[in-house]
Amino acid sequence: MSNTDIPSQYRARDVEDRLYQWWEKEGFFNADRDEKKEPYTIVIPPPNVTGILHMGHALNDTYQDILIRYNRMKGKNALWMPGTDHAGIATQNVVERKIAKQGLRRQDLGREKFLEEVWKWKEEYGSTIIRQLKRLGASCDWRRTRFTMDEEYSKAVRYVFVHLYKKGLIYQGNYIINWCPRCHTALADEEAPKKETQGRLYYVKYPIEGEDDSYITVATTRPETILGDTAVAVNPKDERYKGFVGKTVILPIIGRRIPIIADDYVDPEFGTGAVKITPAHDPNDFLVGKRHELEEIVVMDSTGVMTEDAGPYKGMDRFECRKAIVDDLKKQGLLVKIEEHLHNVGHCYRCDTVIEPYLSRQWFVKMKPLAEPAIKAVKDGRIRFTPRRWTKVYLNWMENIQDWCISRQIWWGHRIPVWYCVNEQGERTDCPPIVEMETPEACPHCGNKNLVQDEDVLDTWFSSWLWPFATFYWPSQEDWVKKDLEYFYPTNTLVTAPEILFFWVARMIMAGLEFMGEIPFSDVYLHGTVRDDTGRKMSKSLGNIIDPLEIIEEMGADALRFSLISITAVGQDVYLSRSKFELGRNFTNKIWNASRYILTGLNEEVEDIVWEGPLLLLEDRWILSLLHRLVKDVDRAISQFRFNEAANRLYDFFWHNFCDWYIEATKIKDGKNKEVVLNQQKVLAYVLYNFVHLIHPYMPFISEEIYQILKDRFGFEGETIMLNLYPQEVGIEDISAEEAMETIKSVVSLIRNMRADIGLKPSERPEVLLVSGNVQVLKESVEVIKFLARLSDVRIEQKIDKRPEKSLAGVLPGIEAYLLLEGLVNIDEEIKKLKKKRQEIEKLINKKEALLSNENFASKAPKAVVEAETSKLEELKDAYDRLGAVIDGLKA
RNA sequence: GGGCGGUUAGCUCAGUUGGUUAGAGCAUCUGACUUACAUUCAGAGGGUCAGGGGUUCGAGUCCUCUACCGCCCACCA
Repeated sequence: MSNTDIPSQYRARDVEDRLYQWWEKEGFFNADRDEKKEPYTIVIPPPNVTGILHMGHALNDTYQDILIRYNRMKGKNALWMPGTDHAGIATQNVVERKIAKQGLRRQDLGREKFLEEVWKWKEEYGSTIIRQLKRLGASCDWRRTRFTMDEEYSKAVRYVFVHLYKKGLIYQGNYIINWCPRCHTALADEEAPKKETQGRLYYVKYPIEGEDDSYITVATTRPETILGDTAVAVNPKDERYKGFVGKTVILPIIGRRIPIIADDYVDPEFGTGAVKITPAHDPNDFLVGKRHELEEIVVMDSTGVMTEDAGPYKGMDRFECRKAIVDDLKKQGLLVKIEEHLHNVGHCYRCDTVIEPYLSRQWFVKMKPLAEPAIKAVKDGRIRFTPRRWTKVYLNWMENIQDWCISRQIWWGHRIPVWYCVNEQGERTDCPPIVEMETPEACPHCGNKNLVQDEDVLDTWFSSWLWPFATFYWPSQEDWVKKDLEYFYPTNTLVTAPEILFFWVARMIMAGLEFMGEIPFSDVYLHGTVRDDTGRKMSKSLGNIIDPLEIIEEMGADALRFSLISITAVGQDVYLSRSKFELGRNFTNKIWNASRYILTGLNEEVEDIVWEGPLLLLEDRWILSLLHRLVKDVDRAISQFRFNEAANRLYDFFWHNFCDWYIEATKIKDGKNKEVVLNQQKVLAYVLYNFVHLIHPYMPFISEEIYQILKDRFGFEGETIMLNLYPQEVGIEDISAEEAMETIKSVVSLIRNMRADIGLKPSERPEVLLVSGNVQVLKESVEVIKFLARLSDVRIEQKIDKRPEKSLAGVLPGIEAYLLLEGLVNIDEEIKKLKKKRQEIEKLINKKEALLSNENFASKAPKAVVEAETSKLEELKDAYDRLGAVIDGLKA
């Protein structure tokens, strides 16, 4: 490519599409076992097949892609395992909505036909998010893309179920679930959002058996559940009810005898301090019932209609029944009072019907035995959370873990691998359930071939928790599977949002330890939530979505990625607005233009980027020293997951050091021989070369594009930047050059400052006289000062007797600057300004002197700090004296 | 009720183990077509680091209390 072929405008969209297709085609993302290389593995948190890429994904996947690209360039065999999750309920709902448009319910189609519809939908739309991830630049090994309902993966799920069942860790039991009586389906907790609802609190008297006119009064929001009461509970510490515990009360209306029990669950402050216990219709009462071995009486069926056990109210709707009961209680004089009561009630997220806690038979996993090793793995540091604070959250949850209800009353998912032996009428026989990986031929207990499979499917997370190893075709015993697992497992880093710490992360740790005997990953990086600029979570229903693809379309994936990472502090939520992406867009533009300038300006004689040292100019040594430091800082920041810090270091280096000072300084023509010019061009290309490598994990596209141009020009061997080595030990550390350049920069700034003060136009080029005890540094860089401060000439003196007439003075520690002017300078104004400046310095001097004269400081502070403070004081004093002299000169 | 996070410039936020005169981006103001870039360049203004108390030679940073905002968990029948 010749120099003139570099377009003046960077077209992110075209460049990104072209490069991505090339990368993928060449297989640069692929990672196969390679014993010579150390593996680095990340499993992508599988996005839902229903998903479209939102900002949360963009953030999450950018972090992962940074880690993957960074480690790939560190010479590791970096594998990013992609895939999607079948997301049981969410996906089923999508398809149910779709067929609802044709007026169909899933029951109309039947299980098999409905599932065909879901698969059809999955084939058609399930890969949307994968395509979007590619737009973002995600460098996954797409050949390995897995789906949680792939045949092999499903085998792993069944294997795990059978394994846990045989180990005695899976059991069937009664459990209260969220049930929507209208949709006739179970709902997950997050699908039954609590809404503040105005209700009533009914105070009801329960007569005490064998004692006339003696009652205990309970308060309830749902009087209809009185029919299912099996106890009344009070707090054991409640003095008011001490004598009541152990007595029996007569349940109003139906007259059943139930005990009064004591349980800590009861809050003595609320209501009357006595609670009716309905184990079959309230999750808390259910737990109380378990503790006290109470009967569970179901008085309401799955449609919200009262059952046989509701006695006279049988057949009534639940709310009708509530009215009827309240009337009857009134009639019997048992209703004490009714209070208005605001409380939180679960509502169906689809039809807004009030959720009914419903007792039903479900499958469970016993969690305590699985949790123990998972607690240990975190406690002993084999797994580390970043930020650290999540460790406590994790341990707290794990130590109080409840058994996991894994059955779901939906169709889309892994069907529970349990079969029941049934007779000709379809009724269960006495044989125990048959738990097998594959459909059994006949009942192993009686030989009956009449078997039916459990209707329910498994919770989505029951497949997700196997992701770090099931994606490698575990538990297949094939040789390559075992070798792959041995090589890539455990994975290195898991990047995810804290929302799924319990759902997914904790369970993966348990599954990894249980089935692989090893942790599934060593680091967990938990990032914040993406919010809009008013702090609300981004969601479709709020209409506050910023679509990452729109940003990519407008500004490019690099701009999106860099902006996101740059503004997101470790583990903090990020508040987004469209304008925040301009940061990355502008930076992309800056990188492009600087590169274009460097590349188009290269002399034909420049054949490589290795300068012939020693470098003569201060600015050369300076920028190379900064580059050296940058590499160290970026490396450290990324390895500590401080992604924003690394991004900001890169930004600051490139823009405010390299472009603002170094590139500008290389434009100077005066006083440079050809050797110096050529060397500077090499330094420019060398810094650019290393910079694009450093930024590649953040901005994969523009860095590759520039690298390709550099490669064409210099003939580098690396085919693609993404497989080149990450810079290490580049540049040259030179502290004295850094210090000297700081002096030069502050001289230039001082002069620019003085110019702005008096409104000097950029086209005007005055002369400057610099006075300093140490003229060496200034003399070396006289051309830099002249050029960058836009001066006609710079004179440097060690000492002067009298300040130049018609001049404007400025002072830095160790240096006086006189801007020589023909025009008039307002002397009074000048004196005022300088005096003010001098006063500020005086304050600082006083502060420093007080500090240094404090004996405690001298004796207790580290030597280096004392020394630094002392020399700082010297500088301040020098500036103070010089200002004094300048002011005196003006007055004279 | 329990736990966690936040409170730093007009806005959005950085600030590693306590150590120069607390930084950036945006916004505002002034000036500039200086031949890579106006998605730019030069410059300016703007902060008692939420408040009280403590530890320390030294606190935005550590401890403690308070206030407000937000999140998570458990939720009062």
